[in-house]
Order: sequence, then structure tokens, then C-alpha cells
Amino acid sequence: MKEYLQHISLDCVVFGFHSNQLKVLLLHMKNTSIWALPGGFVYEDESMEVAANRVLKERTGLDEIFLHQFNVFSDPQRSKHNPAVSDMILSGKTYPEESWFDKRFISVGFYALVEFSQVQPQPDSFSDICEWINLDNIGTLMLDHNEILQKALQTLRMQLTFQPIGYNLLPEKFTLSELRKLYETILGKELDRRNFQRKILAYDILTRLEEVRQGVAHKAPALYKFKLENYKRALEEGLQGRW
Amino acid sequence: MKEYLQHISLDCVVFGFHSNQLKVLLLHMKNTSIWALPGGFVYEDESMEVAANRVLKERTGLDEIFLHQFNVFSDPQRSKHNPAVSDMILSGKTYPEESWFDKRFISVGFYALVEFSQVQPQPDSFSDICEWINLDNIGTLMLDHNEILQKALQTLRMQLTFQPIGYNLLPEKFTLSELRKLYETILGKELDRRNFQRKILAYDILTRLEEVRQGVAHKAPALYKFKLENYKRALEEGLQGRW
DNA sequence: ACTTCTTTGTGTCACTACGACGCAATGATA
DNA sequence: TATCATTGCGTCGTAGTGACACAAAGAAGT
Repeated sequence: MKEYLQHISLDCVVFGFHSNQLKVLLLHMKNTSIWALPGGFVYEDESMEVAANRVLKERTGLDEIFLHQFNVFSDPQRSKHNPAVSDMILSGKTYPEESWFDKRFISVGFYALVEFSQVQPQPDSFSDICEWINLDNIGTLMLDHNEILQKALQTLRMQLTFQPIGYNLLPEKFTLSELRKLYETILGKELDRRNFQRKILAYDILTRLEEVRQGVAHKAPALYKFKLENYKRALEEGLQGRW
Repeated sequence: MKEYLQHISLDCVVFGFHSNQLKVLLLHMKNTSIWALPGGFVYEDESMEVAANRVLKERTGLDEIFLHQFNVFSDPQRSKHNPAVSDMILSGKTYPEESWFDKRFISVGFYALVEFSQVQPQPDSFSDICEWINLDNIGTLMLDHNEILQKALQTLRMQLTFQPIGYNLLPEKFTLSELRKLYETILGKELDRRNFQRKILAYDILTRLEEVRQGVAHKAPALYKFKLENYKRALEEGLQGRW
């Protein structure tokens, strides 16, 4: 049996976008009223990235997810009295050492951007529900998971200022309004519709399609998709050079 | 005796600036020709940040250093055949478990910005030399330390595009040319002297002093120091808002 | 003492980017 | 057929930027 590395865990903040709202994938822990971020442990032959991908595949069904580590959470007190640990012990699973879960955990935080409709949420062995929760509807989470979530959001906002976003969060075809709503949701403020269009189009990362969105109220908006080549180049180079 | 957490280490990329050159603090490992980044391990009651501060205090004599974690290095193969491990065993130190060093290490990378002249380099128990090495004069380092260094530099450059820099790298009083040279060195390209002055002064993070730098060739340049209040505000807010 | 020459300090100019806003065209809804 | 929210394409003034000019300072050279 493969063994986990002691002391080390990872937590994932999985962002999705639906109905013009930013959502995060959360787990409801068994026999509690507590919600938590999806997370897991690292096998002895895995890198953190591989472990995070494995965990996310288990929780979402998706592979090859946009995934970045953003911070290490290592407060010595952060994993004391861990409800997940109690639940895990209650669940009867056995582990290499009895005292395995008593140990302190240092957790690497990852954030992921996924296409909402592609995800099939799956709870893990400690949880009975896995589902999307609106960002503005999230209460107190397990352990320091609120702090982890805040830091992930802060990182996402910072990324937004010098890299494009949307390819991993929107369906293949989308309108400029949908893309703008995504930006507005992440930044938490409104953007001028006309200036946004001018600016985003100037980056030359979008292709305007012949089609328009059908079945919506009022004027049918044009559909766009990302110019993947330019999008990836912008990801690498950054959307600006400040000096 | 306090025990270290297994599997976990940290490595520090300590940047200094002197003679218009960016330098990194390196250790020369005993009985080898290998150079390495200063690093260390984490006590059971320490956070990563506290441990990194402790290590840097040991290596530089400095406390309260500008210090940020920037990445976790967790390739399963990264710590195999670790020269530092061999040296540590050779040094005769005893540890809780004999096999402690055979284990795999996941290392958290920190980068630090320090004032060159304040540092008193001190080797650790695995090394016989601790000294500043010019950034463009660094050969092959131990393990994946070249990769860690590159990532630190990349992070530093990115930080430069949306936060001020220099307070931790320059002496209290400095000229605009010295500050500009720092920027040029980090970015690896030349900046227009006049545009740089206009731009950096516009941020209102500098105070021009009455004094001028004495004993230099040609016209004596004015000395500046940072407006710490505004500097710190700029650090928090960022020098820009892109959307 | 005078000239030379490098560096500093300040300014100009054209171009671009950006925020704020106007307005006609579109197309579903009333 | 009229209404009206939304889209798509503009304008205008301001601020920021890159490229460059030029005089003042002051040490070095003659």
C-alpha cells in the first residue's frame, strides 16, 4: 500500500463561474455541519502538483486543470483538533501509523479554474456532499480554510491585473458581456462595458465568431472564443511591462 | 531536544545589491566544490516563516528581514543523493531517527531582500564559506537550487512591476541613479534615466534630502530616502490598478 | 586658471492608454 | 407596430509614456 508523506497536505480552492456568479467547490464533512475545501495528502512518489491533480480529478472528474500553488499554510496550530481527522478515524480507515493524524500538517494551497458545466462534484471519504457554493454565501469553514480561500481570491485578483483570464472558466464560446461579468465578479466591482470591450479586444486574444447568442432578451450579442496562441503568449509574457 | 519536521525543508534566496550588481548569498559545502542556497529545517513548533527567519538570522546576523515565500519545490527526485545530507552525516550530528535524511524533502522557497552592508555572512554546519556571489557569476548549484534561484528572480521581477522596491536593498540614503541601477539590474535591461526619475518621483515614495553625494566624479547627485509611510502603502496597494 | 567632459536636473513633444460618456442599430418583448 | 434594454462603435479630455534636447554642476585634464 502506498503511504502518504507525514505532516504534508494540500488544499484546493476550485473556482467556477455560473449564472454570473463566482463559485467555489466545497465539501460538507460527514456527521458535522462543517464545510471545507477539497484537499488531500501526498504519496511518497508524487510531487505536490501531481497530488493536487489527483485530488481534483477525484473531486471534479476533470484532468489537466488550470492549477497553481499560491501559498503554504504552516501555522503550528492550524491543524489542531481537526474535524476531518476525527471523521477519518470514525470512518474506520486504517493508516500506517495510529498516530498519523495527530501530527501537525503543513498545507500547500492550490487554486484551480475550471469550467463549471464540466465538473461532476464527488465527495471524498470524509464528506457526504460536494457542491458549488457562491463566493458571497460562504460561512465559516473548517480550520484555516477561510484564510486559504481569501488568499486564493487575492492571488486570483492579482493575476487578473497582468494576465488574461477566462479560458479555464468560460465555455468555448461566450459573449463579451459574459467575460466582463467574470472580471467584475472576481474584482468585486463594475467595469464600464464599452471601455472593457476596447481594452480586451486590443489585447488580440479573442476571435469574433459569425454566430450570435440566440434566445436571449434584446439584441443578440456576438459570440467570441479565445485565440489560444495569443492567449497563452499573454499568459507567459504578461499583459504589460510596467518599467 | 527540539525535533525537526520530517520531509520538510526551506531554501532562501537572499538578494543583496552592491557596486551596481545584484548578488546572492551562497554557501560552499564542506569537502565538496558545490555551492548551495542557505536553507534549513522546521522545528515542530515553528511556522515556515519563523523557521526561515531563524535560518536567515543565523546566516546574516539580521532580524526582521523582508522575506516572502514564493514556491514549493516537491519533485520526488529533488533530494536524492543530497550532498548536504552526506555532509551532515559525516559531521557526526545525531538525529532522532537514523534514517531521517534518507527521506524525501519538500522545500519551501523564500526570497529575501537585504541591505548588503548590514550582512555578516556565517556558514552553517554543512558549509565552510558563506559569501555574496554576483548573479551573473553563479554556476551549477546543489540539487535543484538553480531552479529555485531562477524562480525567485522571476518572482522578484514580477513584484517589481506592481510594487516598489529598494527599501530593503539600498542603504538609507541613496541617489536616483543607484535606485535606477537596482531596477536595471533586476530587470536585466537599461532604463531611460530621465523617464525613470519622472516615474519614480511621481509615486511620491521618495524624499529628496538637502545633501548631495560627496566624493564622486562629476556633478554631485542629490541624495534621497524613502518616505516609509507612502512606500508601505504602495507595497500594500500596488503601484497600479490595471482594470 | 581655463577648458573639457561626464553626469545631473529639468523640460519638451508626440503618441498612446484610459475613464467617462454619447448615440444609433438591433431584435426580443409588449 | 411601438417600446426598450442591450449591443456595437464612436468621441473627447486627461494622464502616462517613450524618445530626446539642453543647460547647470563640478571633477578631471591641460
